[in-house]
Amino acid sequence: MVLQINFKSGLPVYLQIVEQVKAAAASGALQPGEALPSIRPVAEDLRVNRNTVAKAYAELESLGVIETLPGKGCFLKENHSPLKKEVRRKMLVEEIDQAIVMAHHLQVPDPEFLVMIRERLQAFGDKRKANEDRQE
Amino acid sequence: MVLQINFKSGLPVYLQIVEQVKAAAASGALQPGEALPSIRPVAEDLRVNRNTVAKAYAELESLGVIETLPGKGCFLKENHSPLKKEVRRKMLVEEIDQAIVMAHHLQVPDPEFLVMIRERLQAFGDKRKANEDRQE
Amino acid sequence: MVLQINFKSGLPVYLQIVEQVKAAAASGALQPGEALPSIRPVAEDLRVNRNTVAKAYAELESLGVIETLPGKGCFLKENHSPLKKEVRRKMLVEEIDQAIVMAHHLQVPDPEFLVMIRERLQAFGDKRKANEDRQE
Amino acid sequence: MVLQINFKSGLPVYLQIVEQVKAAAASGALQPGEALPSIRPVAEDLRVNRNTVAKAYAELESLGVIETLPGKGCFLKENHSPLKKEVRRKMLVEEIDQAIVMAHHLQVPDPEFLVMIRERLQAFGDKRKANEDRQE
DNA sequence: GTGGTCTAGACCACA
DNA sequence: GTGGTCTAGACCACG
Repeated sequence: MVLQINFKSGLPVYLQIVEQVKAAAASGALQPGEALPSIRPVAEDLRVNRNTVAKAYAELESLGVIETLPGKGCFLKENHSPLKKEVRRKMLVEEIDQAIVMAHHLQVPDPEFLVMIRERLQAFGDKRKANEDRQE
Repeated sequence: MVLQINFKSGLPVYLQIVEQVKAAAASGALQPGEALPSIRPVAEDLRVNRNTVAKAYAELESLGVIETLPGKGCFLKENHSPLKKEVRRKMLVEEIDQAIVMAHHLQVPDPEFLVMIRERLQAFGDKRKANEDRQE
Repeated sequence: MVLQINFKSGLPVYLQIVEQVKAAAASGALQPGEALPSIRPVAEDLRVNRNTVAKAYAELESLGVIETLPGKGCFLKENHSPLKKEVRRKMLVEEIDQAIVMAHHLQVPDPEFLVMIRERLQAFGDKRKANEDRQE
Repeated sequence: MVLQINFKSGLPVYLQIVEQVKAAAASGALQPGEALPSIRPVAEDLRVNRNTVAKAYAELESLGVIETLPGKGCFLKENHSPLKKEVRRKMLVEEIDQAIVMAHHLQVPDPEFLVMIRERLQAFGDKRKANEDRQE
């Protein structure tokens, strides 16, 4: 579980942490029930205030992605993603639209755009597989 | 020059505008010397305050991408050359990866993801066509 | 009636014009019934947009300091200052307080402050007298 | 370090703050290395938004008058030397002249003007004394 | 109509 | 608690 912050991206640091934990959970890099690194080392690692990491974890808990057992630590929930299919679909559509707008601004034609997407899906699939092998 | 912003991404609106203008300039969709849409219409279109758009344009000016003549408008700088294909590709890959991560997090399988993308491309194509018809 | 604008003072240009006309009226440099210079030459002189001068004159008219006879020009009112004595006193107190605050910040002791004021009153009295002599 | 602003002067509030801090620094009333009052209390005191005070302090920093340490506070720069008496006198004369012009415009005769000034000096003296007593 | 500035409110990162 | 940033609304100067 390696986190990395881009201080120049404009996205609030605590949200960058939230997004990365969600992504790690989605990609299988973080397994259900697995413990997240605790706040203090993460803060030191990222050169960030402990409050900021705490805020990210609190946000993740309120989203239902992790659960905090006081005195034990934070763990990825066994069965997260409590959102209805329609809502999830809408969230995804927004991300897709953003990529399409960028493709349009960069004048990438649709067929080439689709090829790029397949390439990236392939790359992610390989990475996920490698993670699973590592865990066995 | 169609701008689109995502209010839930957490990325400041003015930076989203900056990125999209840079992308349009990078691809040549916006030609050197060409006028950007003026601040008020853009603000109205995006349902955002005029100052937010003004801040984006000010940032673009300080980056040397555009030039602003008070009382006249904002124009893409003459010496601004479109970026190489490789750089543009990299910009797009970042957006694509973001969508893929979201899809995985939401447990949308790859084939369904691809279908959604085709649907959105179709929707954008229709919208663009409608705009063109309106202009005739 | 010589106007002068300080573009760096931060005070809006139209208000600077208003203040100077009021001061000229107060000092006797501008006599009741006398014509103000018309908008166009003033604007050229000050390197300022005609709208800005027009706005200043409109403000002066609404304050009751001048009156505009369309097609003739603008004239200092015969009997302006329609404000009640209490209100006028309050306006003056604010200006006085500002000078006192500055004196305090500059650590000028009260007696020296009073001496400076008498000197300036003397200087203004001389100037006013000179203007009256000029008019005879 | 008592600040006082005039909401009707038309001069931007943040510039009024800048001027008063510069005056205090010029006279030595504010010592090099000394902390300025922090943003929130000043804003509350002046009944002004925090951002307005923050903007004044930012301007003072860019002028090299103060130095700001985020999370710590704002401090008068060490190498800041008080101005010569002549310069300070000139700053004060400008304020005095403004009050005199206002008095003439309001047709307040010089003797009454001087009486008013003595009254205000008295009022400020009393206020200052009250503050000192409160601090003991 | 154009862009620019001042003030305000809410949120962020840090100590 | 500290200062900093993003968005908003109203006003200013100019054409």
